[in-house]
Amino acid sequence: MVSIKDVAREAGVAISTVSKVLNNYPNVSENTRTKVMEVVDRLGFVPNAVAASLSSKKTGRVALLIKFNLNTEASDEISMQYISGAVHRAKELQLDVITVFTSMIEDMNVEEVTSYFESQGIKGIIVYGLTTKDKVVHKLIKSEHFKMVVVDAPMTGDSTSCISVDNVQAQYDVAKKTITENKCKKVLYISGDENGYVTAQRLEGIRKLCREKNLKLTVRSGKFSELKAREITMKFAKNQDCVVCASDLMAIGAMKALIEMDIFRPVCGFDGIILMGYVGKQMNTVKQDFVKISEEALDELNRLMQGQPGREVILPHTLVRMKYEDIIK
Amino acid sequence: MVSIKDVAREAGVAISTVSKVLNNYPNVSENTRTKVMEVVDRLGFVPNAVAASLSSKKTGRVALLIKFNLNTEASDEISMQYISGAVHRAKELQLDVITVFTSMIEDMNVEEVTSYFESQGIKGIIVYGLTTKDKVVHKLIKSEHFKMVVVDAPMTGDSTSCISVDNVQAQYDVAKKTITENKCKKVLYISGDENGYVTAQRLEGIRKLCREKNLKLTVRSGKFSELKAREITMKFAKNQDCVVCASDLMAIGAMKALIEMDIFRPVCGFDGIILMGYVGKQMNTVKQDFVKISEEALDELNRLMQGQPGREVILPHTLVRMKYEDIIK
DNA sequence: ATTGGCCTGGAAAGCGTTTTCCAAGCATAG
DNA sequence: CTATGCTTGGAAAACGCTTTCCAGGCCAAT
Repeated sequence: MVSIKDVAREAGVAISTVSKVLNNYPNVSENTRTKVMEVVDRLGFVPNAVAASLSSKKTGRVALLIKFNLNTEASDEISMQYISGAVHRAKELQLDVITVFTSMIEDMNVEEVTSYFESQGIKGIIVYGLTTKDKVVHKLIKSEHFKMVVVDAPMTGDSTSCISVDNVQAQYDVAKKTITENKCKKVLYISGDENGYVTAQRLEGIRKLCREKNLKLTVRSGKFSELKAREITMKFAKNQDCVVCASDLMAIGAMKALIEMDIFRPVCGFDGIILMGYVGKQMNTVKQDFVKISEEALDELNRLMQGQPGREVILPHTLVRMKYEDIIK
Repeated sequence: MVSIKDVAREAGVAISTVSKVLNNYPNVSENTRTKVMEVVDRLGFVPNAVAASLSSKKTGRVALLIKFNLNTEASDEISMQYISGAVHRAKELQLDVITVFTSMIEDMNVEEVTSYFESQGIKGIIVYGLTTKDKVVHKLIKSEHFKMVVVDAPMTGDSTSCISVDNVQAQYDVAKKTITENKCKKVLYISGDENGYVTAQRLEGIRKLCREKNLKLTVRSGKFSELKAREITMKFAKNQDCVVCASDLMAIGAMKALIEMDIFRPVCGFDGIILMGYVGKQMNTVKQDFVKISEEALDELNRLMQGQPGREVILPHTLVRMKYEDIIK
């Protein structure tokens, strides 16, 4: 393996000079620069990132901490989009990402987790799908030991930013559209898991709407579970005018229940997952661009790692009516 | 940050001794070992993996090279399962994985790709979804520069293993079941993309079956596209007894076409994706355990990195009839 | 002619490990 | 009591880079 030493010898300059050329330091003449670069190309030199980061104490490594459970119905579509966005942006920012599932660290204590990330040279972490029950991750955020970006949970600090759509407004918007289109008076709202941070926000959105429009609101917790939403719908939908769900997956559960009961009620969801296009019916939903969110999260992490302070980032959402034909192009 | 030097000083031993304790070298007495470990715990020492790998020239880093295109209908479910399996096993094997999408390297040349991986200290690569058109990746495999495991493509070499289910047999099995159950005589087979390695194998499976059972076989290329499969079904299914598809996604397309045409033909798929449970109909398919496949791929890569020679690994498949109720538990 | 300042490039000290090689200590055998 | 071999622990080089500091050369200003 050709090292910086070889380049220096071949070019007749000092090691430090080569390093300066490679890192675009100003104090090196155009002459030496081209001379060195010529040798670099000729020898096919590729810098050893491991050595560089040991020496400079800087690494371009960030971790993706993902809530992921293969058995949790079909929701992993969202995780995949998160990963995709992060990986792509990481390449552009010259960072490299490692993927870690929350389940893998949940039985460690903070010290162990910190050591684990630290020994790997990880400087920044993006957290997806945080719930109030993830104690270790909360401690990790509190410790301010790493630069962190939390997706979909309101956490900020010196070295912590958060990023999400405006969940209150989005829930308000999509429900309003559905309710207006169908002239509903009585709303069944199937909310998310009480440990999820977005649950309260979306609930606030629907509450606000019902207050304003003077609608009767019934709330039941579907825990982001398709099956639970199905049960709730079976039980309560008959006396309601529509079913507003805090996630698409629950909307699918609700819809299946309605079909089974053979009654019609408008349903609306939240997320805009592709799966919606496969269930045979169309409905209003909030389209979140998970790829974009993840890209922005990486940008934000990058900002943090440059020393900028933490802040809150709100991304736009759109309302869509998801149809099979739209999705398969 | 506490280093090995601090531990050595505190324990009153040499740096090398600490290192030996940490790496379980034999030539250190039980006495010193416990003494050192006590200090390690007390100081909360965590070894710097970057320094270790610079020194030892070993890294525990492997890359996942994934064919992934967000716009390609809903097929990313499989990628997510691959990633999940790899990440989990990597943790157990004390490796760390970085995820790379094929699209990110396809416009580089081999040298650039090699440099890219090399500079990152990557020693092993797992390739998912290789097609004959991925020239760069082929060159990468040929170069034998990295230890590689190729999923679903028959490539072996000194430092290359491959892993997959027995595609010929699996296609044979699932089609046989469907055809027997429905007493079919004329089979429409919608095959995969001609650039995919599994396409030929699955085709061989259906050919073998039709030869043996003396069935009339019509083959059309669906290119693993749901839409294409839909079109083909529209066009040819009327005169056939059943539709055998080389993937679930195509089976879904075929099924939708049949519903639209309002005729019944048994359909069977291949892969066993969760999405199948959401389309409202059930059908026979080959269940591939993508998580398991990926875990095995990592084990195999680990073997390779220990110096074992490349080989071919065949994993078992199962036949299932996918139903909504089965999937959501 | 001397001084001062700027520009360029080199020497060398790390960064935190691993690993080789060697020395000291000790026990056993002759 | 010496020779031999084994066990244990330490010294030091090496891994490939970054970065600080310094020296020499040059030019302009005094």
